[in-house]
Amino acid sequence: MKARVQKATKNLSPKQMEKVFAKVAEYFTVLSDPSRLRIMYAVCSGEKSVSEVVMLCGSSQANVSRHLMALHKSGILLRRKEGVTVYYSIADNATVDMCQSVCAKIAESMH
Amino acid sequence: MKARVQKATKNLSPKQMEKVFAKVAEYFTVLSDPSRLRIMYAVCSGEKSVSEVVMLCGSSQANVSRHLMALHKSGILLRRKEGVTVYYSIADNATVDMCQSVCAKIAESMH
DNA sequence: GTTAAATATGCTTATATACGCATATATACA
DNA sequence: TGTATATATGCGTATATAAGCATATTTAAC
Repeated sequence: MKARVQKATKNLSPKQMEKVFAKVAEYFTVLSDPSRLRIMYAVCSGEKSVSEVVMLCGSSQANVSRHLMALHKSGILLRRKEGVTVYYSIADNATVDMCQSVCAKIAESMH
Repeated sequence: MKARVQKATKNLSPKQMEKVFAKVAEYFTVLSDPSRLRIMYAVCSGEKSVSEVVMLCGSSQANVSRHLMALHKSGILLRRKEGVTVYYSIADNATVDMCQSVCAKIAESMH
């Protein structure tokens, strides 16, 4: 597992590394907002419609819609339309696991 | 391990969760910049002085100093002063492992 | 076709922050 | 004390983006 991680970036040129860093930075940017983390927390317990997330998170419909879209465009959430309702769900368990680990570490450090 | 992660956030009040989300967002914010990721990549192979990182990364001394300081203040890097030289090193292997996993995933998806 | 409900988006404002530039601070050494 | 080296920081500018508000778009039901 760790070897596989090393391998993936080991033989990249500096230019390719720059692209990777740019992409990774974008990825972390998506996760660097409390509202989006709250939304992730709502969705990670199961597929939710936009309005369900609005009710669970308490921000405006416009905001939630935009954040869900951002999470979808970055590949973190799946998007499924059924009639007039749009459902979002976790596309990538690795991201959820990562967020939970970070949350746990920080929650522990707050005691 | 997973159970421990669940446990850490399971019984938090909404208010406490908000604090956790805010902290986690800050943490990801630190990692959401290509320059800082480049710096992390330089430092993760071993302790480096500011000027060494400047040479390795090619940005200005002022910028590197500021980014290193930001990484230190967030707890990701250690800081050690020896005479007029300041050395930074990894404080938190979990963060490096996480960054490497994300880098690997993204590098693979770029093929 | 009209209306209503769910979602998305254009626009503005406020805030954060990355960078460049100059300069301040700290330490070692002559 | 004066000088050189390493690092940090104040300041201005440019850019990104979160949120509020209004409105557009999409779909279903009448």
